[in-house]
Amino acid sequence: MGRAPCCDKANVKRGPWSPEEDATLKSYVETHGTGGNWIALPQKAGLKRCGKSCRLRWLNYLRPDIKHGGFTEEEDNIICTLYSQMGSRWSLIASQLPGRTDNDVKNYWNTKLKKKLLAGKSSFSISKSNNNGFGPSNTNILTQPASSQPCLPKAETYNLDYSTSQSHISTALPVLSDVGYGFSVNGTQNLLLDPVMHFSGHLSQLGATLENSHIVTSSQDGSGISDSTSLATESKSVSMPYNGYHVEDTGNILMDQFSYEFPYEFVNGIWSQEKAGEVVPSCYDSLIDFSHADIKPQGLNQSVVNRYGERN
DNA sequence: AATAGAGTCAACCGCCGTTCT
DNA sequence: CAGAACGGCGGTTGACTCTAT
Repeated sequence: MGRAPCCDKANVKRGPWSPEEDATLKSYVETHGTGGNWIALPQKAGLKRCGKSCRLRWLNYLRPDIKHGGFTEEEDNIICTLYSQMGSRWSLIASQLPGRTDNDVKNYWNTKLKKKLLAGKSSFSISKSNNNGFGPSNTNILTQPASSQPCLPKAETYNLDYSTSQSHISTALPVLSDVGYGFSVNGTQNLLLDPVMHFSGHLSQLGATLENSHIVTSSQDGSGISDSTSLATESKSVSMPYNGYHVEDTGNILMDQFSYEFPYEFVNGIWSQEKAGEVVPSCYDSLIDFSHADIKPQGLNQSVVNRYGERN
């Protein structure tokens, strides 16, 4: 049996909101709140609108903390980064952009950013920030090298044969850490990346260490690299999709001129969308192989984990 | 100046997960 | 426990604006 409609569509006004309606809704919500029931709100407020429509209008336009106006380059970068990791999880992406709504971000992506990327203007490199990469005080987590050229690297995972367990950890780990993704192997130990691990546009060195099932990244100067527990030393097979990687004799992974590029599937998905009219945001899968490690998003509430973390 | 096409974005639609009864 | 009600989400639409011809 189908669900009853949320409102009587014949008796509700549709289309653009008038200033009067905006004022009525704003005034009511500011005075009474939503009461936890959007469906009943329009009647109480004296609006001939569907509750869903009221909710949308409030969330996307009338809320006092909404940021109107163009997106900054910093916001561009965040959106691109998160899209490359999560696909079209607009609400999740928007949650990292104070004052922006999922609708805003979605529209902005569809109308501008995607085209910008396709035009080859968005070959991003990971840059250093002084916090977790988000929030009002953050600096760019990504920067655009002035001379960068579009590049479509094949997204690959490299296999960390750590002890007896096998975990597939993607090359996007650094960025995942910035949005609070952590990893656990065999459900026991966390492989949680340092949330303040940062990269500069032309990074001289990155070290990643494995200590007792923890990946500990060197944040600034690589001094945290441990000879005995370095990522590369522990790895039986490492394939590097990015230019600029070096594997030292000691096995430490070092990079210079590190340039973060979008995974193949990510860019390809956009191309496919352009060609076939459908989105193929499957890069999430390419970034982390959930089947080989117990990987759960961290820093996200459980409902988000339920909704997105186990989608496949 | 008129028109067509492209771009933008607010709003709607329908599905899904959660909560309530 | 089942079904209804609701909130939230991503995809899509269509009205409006801008730009090129």
